[in-house]
Amino acid sequence: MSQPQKAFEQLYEAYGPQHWWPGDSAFEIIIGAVLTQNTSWKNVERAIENLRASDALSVTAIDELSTEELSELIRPAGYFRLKAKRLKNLVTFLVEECESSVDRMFQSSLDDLRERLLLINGIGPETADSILLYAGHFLTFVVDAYTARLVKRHGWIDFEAGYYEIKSLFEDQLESDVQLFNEFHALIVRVGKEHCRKTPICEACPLESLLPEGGLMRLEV
DNA sequence: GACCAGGCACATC
DNA sequence: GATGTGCATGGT
Repeated sequence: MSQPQKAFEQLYEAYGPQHWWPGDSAFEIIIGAVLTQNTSWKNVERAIENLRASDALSVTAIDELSTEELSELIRPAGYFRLKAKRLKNLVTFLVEECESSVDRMFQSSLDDLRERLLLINGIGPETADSILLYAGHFLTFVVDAYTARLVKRHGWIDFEAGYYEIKSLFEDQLESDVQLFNEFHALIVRVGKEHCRKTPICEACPLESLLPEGGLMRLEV
């Protein structure tokens, strides 16, 4: 069995299902994917609650808000001027290319939609994959900072590896199952928060038995 | 008060 | 192509 598959089974055994992505609609998940860029989820929740309270969790509602109004609502999520522009860019894409419909957007193929999302200013690889996997239920693995730390520190991949090499490591070695990809990324974030921050805490980590001989590799991640 | 959080774009070399 | 920097709030 591959290391990633073993890791998944141990994490799932330890933590159980994570019920990701939190959110009441695909659009809310999409908004959250942008708001959580380099930001704790707790702050994102406050921003989303502001949007909900203003009845602004829809394509048309955000389209009709000014960037300044939007930025005030999402202020708790940090980088609020920047993220207001990014949300506007995304909503403009939905309006102009998807008939203002999230369902219509997800009627594209995975590869085609991924490319088009990456053309939007403010949507990078992780945000695109989060949208595709968690809102669109496409088979694509999400790589975040915790994922990179995990695979590099455990010696599963070279320290110089980039986003796509890490993504392929998982996609090539796991069963092709959207629900597996969904749970695995969420479980990596869970174990990352508890054990794999900038300074690792390997004691009592569910993945302790998968550590390389002699412990972790170097920590420059 | 420093450090960190479920990134990304852009400038500069 | 690689490396550095700005973006900002809220918790520890």
